[in-house]
Amino acid sequence: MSKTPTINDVARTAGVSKKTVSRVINRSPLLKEGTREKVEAVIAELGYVPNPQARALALRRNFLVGLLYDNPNAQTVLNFQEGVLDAIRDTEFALVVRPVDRHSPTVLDDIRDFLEKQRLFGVMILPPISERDEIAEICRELKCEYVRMGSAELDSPDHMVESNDKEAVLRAIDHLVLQGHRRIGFITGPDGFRSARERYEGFLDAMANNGLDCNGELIAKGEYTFESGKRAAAELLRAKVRPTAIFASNDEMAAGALHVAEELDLHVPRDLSLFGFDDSPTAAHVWPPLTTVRWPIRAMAKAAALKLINPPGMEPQPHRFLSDLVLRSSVAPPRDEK
Amino acid sequence: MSKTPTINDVARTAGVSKKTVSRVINRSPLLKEGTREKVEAVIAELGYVPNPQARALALRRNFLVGLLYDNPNAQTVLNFQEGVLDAIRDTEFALVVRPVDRHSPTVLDDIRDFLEKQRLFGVMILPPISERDEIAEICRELKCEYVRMGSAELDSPDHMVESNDKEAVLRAIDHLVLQGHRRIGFITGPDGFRSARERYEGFLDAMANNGLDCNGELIAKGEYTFESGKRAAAELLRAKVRPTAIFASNDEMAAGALHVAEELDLHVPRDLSLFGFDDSPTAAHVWPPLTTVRWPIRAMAKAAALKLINPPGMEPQPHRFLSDLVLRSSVAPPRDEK
DNA sequence: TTGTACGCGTTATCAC
DNA sequence: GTGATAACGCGTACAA
Repeated sequence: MSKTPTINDVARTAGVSKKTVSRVINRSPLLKEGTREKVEAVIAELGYVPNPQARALALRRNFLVGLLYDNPNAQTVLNFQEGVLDAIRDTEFALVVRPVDRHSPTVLDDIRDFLEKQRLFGVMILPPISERDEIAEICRELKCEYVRMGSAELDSPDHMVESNDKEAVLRAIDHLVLQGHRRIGFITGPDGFRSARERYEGFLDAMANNGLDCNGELIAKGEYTFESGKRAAAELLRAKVRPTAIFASNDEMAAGALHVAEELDLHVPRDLSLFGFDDSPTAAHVWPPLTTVRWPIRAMAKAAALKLINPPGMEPQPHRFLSDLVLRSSVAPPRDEK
Repeated sequence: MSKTPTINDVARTAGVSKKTVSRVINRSPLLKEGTREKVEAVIAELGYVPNPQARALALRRNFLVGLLYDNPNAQTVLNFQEGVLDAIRDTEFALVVRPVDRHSPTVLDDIRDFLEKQRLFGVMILPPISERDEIAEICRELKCEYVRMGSAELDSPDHMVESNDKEAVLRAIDHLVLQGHRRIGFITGPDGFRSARERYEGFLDAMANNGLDCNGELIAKGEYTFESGKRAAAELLRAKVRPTAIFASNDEMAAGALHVAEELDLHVPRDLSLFGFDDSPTAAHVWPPLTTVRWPIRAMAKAAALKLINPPGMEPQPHRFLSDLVLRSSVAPPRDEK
């Protein structure tokens, strides 16, 4: 007989009732030790594994957590997945993923559909799509737990894991200033991205704090893409008096800037220092490797997942995370400061 | 009343039986048009969505497909996920992911546990972990459908989507030869990776076909990592008479080779041509951008998923895929050939 | 401490 | 064509 055994089979061969088996599985404290051992022996012998679908039905909740993302950075997403796995390992939860298209006019409907059809226990939402409040609204409507990840406080702490991008950029710019840079260029991210805004504000604050000028000539618009980084860098480097350092709002754009420097025969970091954001694999693989900012993604992911499934006896998870500066060789003191 | 409606609610308010509603949902052909319309109206009105857990229980099968991976290349994994989504979009299937650790002594048990606990309908397995036959064995045991992705024929066609890495490398080396290269170095992948072996064999065959010498001095061992690429390239470039081109078994290693060239003051591609494999984001972002080989991953993923869920009326999916050569500027004719 | 009876939301069987 | 009724595998009241 090759059919997979059910709780009934276990109960029958152990000579107890279903309910008793159920109690063993769910570690009910009120059970005679002898019974428990006997049942456990039978479970092992039969190779019984509870059916999660049946459990889900009876409990009127399931054990799937979702990951909603629309993120250009593959490494970020995968690291997040790993972090979630850290949290749900040895639980009955599984992770279902759902990439969405930010630019589709039907994203919201797609998401609603997904959540409704799958009846997920909860979802984690990655930036930039996490910035849309309508999604949180949908979750609430559908009674689906949610945790958003973002660069700023978008929601109440129990629904957020946040990095503090503004603070990170502040520290990054301070680092450049400490190295002696005074003319620091900035490549923004796209409009409508909260992370882009936070990073930009961090830049403005840092420049102001340090008493440095930052006129329009030092700021160029980017779109978080490699190509836009090239365009923006070319624009910044066209100035009569060039910046000695450029902070790009992500690594892709910093890599683009690197290409432009190469084309202009500017040596990085001797003639131009470059600072990125994200610590993507690209950052480590370009030449010279990029100094950049790293989110503690895996830790954030784990916290997000724990917040979601909230296992008993678990202290509340932090919702705020600080980024690290990853110092590599694309930043050095400026050659000659007038 | 905010409870989500069930099939019973629909049946009651539509004045029909549960079974009829079920028939409407499952598009049974034997239904009077009037009844169908009436029921559909009620479904829309109530906003009824079938409960997948209950369905899964009744049908004794669920609608989850898994993705098992242990892949160093994030972009590959994510592209695969997207491809799978292309296939399951508008079906009731969802994708659950499961990164595993190839080096853990308990991988196989972990995988078995995962499949057993979640009762997946099927799984797709990415290389390199897909190369382990024991996993296929476990799937068969647990009656879990599976499709493996790999660089060679590891299983029967209905359980495989394959790239032909040997063929791809053959074409890549031919391309180098056509450009005039004669001394071509090769950086291998790690032992035990089927992809590494295929690529290596492709190299040997290509060199033989072209009547070129390929002694040990032209071959260096790598581990698919950036650092190992640096080591291997340094070794190759230490030769009295240097290769004019190096084929690295993946992009990470090619990027490492690029760093070494930079350190040795060798200009790429003038003094040294570099060929990678994978078309990872890194390949496009380093300077100069890398000529490389690209798997049609997304198409492969879609085929894999369709093979798995095998929707009715779907012609059989191809199991064999050809890779493309992505020509960028890291390859050029050698400067001077003696 | 353990068992009985029933419900969870769906599909399948087999009558009508 | 349609509808009772019984599964599917597990959890919970409530009783014993």
